[in-house]
Amino acid sequence: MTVEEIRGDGDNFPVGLRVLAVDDDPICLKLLETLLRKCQYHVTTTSQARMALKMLRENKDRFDLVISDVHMPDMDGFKLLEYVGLEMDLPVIMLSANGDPKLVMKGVTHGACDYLVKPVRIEELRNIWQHVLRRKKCDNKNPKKSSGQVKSHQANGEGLGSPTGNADQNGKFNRKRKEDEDESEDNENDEDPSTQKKPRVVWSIELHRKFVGAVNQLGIEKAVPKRILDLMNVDGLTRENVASHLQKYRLYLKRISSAASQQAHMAAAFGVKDSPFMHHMGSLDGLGDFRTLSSARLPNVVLSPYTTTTNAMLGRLNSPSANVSLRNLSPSVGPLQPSQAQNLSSSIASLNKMNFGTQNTSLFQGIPSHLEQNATNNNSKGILGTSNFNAIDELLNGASFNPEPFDASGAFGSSNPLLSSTESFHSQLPLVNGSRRNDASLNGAYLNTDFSSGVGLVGGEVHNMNYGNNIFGSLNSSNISGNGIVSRLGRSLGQNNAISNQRMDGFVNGRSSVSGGSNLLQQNEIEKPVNELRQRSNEDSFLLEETRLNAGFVPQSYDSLDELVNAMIKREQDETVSNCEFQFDDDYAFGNGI
DNA sequence: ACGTTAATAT
DNA sequence: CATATTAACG
Repeated sequence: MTVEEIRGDGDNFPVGLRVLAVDDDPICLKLLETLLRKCQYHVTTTSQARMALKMLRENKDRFDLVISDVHMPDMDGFKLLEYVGLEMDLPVIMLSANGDPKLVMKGVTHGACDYLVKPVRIEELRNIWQHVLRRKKCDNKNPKKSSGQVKSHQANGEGLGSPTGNADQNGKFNRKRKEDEDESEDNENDEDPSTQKKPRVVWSIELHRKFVGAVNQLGIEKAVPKRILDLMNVDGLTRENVASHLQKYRLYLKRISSAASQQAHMAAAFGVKDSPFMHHMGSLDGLGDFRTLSSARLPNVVLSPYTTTTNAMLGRLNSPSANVSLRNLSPSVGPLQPSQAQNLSSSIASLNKMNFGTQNTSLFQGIPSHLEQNATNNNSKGILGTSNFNAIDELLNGASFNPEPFDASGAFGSSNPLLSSTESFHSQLPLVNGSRRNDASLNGAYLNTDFSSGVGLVGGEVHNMNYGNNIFGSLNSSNISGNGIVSRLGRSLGQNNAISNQRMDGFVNGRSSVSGGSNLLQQNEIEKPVNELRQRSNEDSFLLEETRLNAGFVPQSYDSLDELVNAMIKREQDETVSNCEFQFDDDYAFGNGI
């Protein structure tokens, strides 16, 4: 029923998109409304976040997308974002005059599809519908069958279960025993007990989103399987399932954090101010979610918890294992900047890590609900099955940006097994590169089926998804405009300085674009790290996620480039990293409080 | 029972 | 090979 469906898709889809605009500042709201109207969207405005939430709760199908200011008196925009991510699956775009990367990170990690810096330009609004399409696609694919089950509770409705739709299900019936001979009976039977082997849980994007949302709410420190399970409220899902996913998620966060720190180093070295990387990530949608959606990368997944999660998490993660203490050297710097962002898709993402995105409904499926056992998802493929977190994130976010292009593996030293060593470096990269746009994104690798199709398409623009991991990939594509990520990125870079641009490019490509001219760094030096870094990208599927981290990174300052370079190079071995520190600041926002 | 972590299965 | 499940430990 949503508008778009009604009109069949093709058409002039974006026209009439139902947008709920929320901003406590009447002027900004009016401006926003005007711009949105110019885009031919159906706009509803409210100056209160609480009112917005109320409207959304009253009729979940009344809007296609929410665009909200971050700073509002009655309710923090991030909180609104989080609620929306958990209760309804609508894409949320954050809006703020403050382009602080930390905030951007937070938005993305919490599931925002996009983060726009205030004076908003109409060009940025013209493409917002892609987030709607993306999400929809995802869910659509799995129609959920509704058979009756009841599913879950309240708000959300989904339980794990539904599977994809596929057909499925029943297939089995038929078989009945034809002959019996076998005594074996094999089974089938079912019933009960025992034996039924439970279908494997597939962490669909949605599921991941929920997971991320729950983690964010709890705060990483308190995010333990049991609690997460309770918050997710998905039936059929067990504590063990959550524990397993949490395990993976934590690994993901670690990766991210390390990557972040690297970035930080780079940034510091270069003197970049905010890291360009961050700017805007894409989206996550959903909530975040760790959703990992994506592995594929959409970049942005981000962890929503972002701070919460992130920082805390990272801290936690690191510390234990690592003995490394991260301390910040440069205190002066105050805040660190987050660098990355991860997220791919969005939320559901922390999820959103993980676009999970795209949608497919099928995605969901996963769970075993008892009910259906579903048919196995297998077919459905939709799920993220294989995708990795990164993909999920990307999907979720949609655009996402993954920030971390690099992995810093070294950063945390040896202690951590994960990172240590080269492993990280080599990860695979999917790469995407070659292709142009969409494809890139989709590299099939992960998502095949449904995802790919779905996602990619959107308008053609979706490239974002690069699953590849990397941002790089996506960026390259340049055209990516769709999400804007790129474009934004570009913009931001511009502001900073030329240098940055070049640098970025370099990063982006992985290699050197820098060469062109830049002078600043020697390419060689740069490249090394870059290449190394870039490799891993794939990985993080979570990114998506939603949860992303924001770790901050920091700034540290190396006295000289050489130092930096050296450090990077060596980091593998030793501890190296002493400088970084994460900050936990933001957490409060989401905190538990909810 | 619960959370982690590591091993094992798919 | 990555993800999910199962076992094992504190």
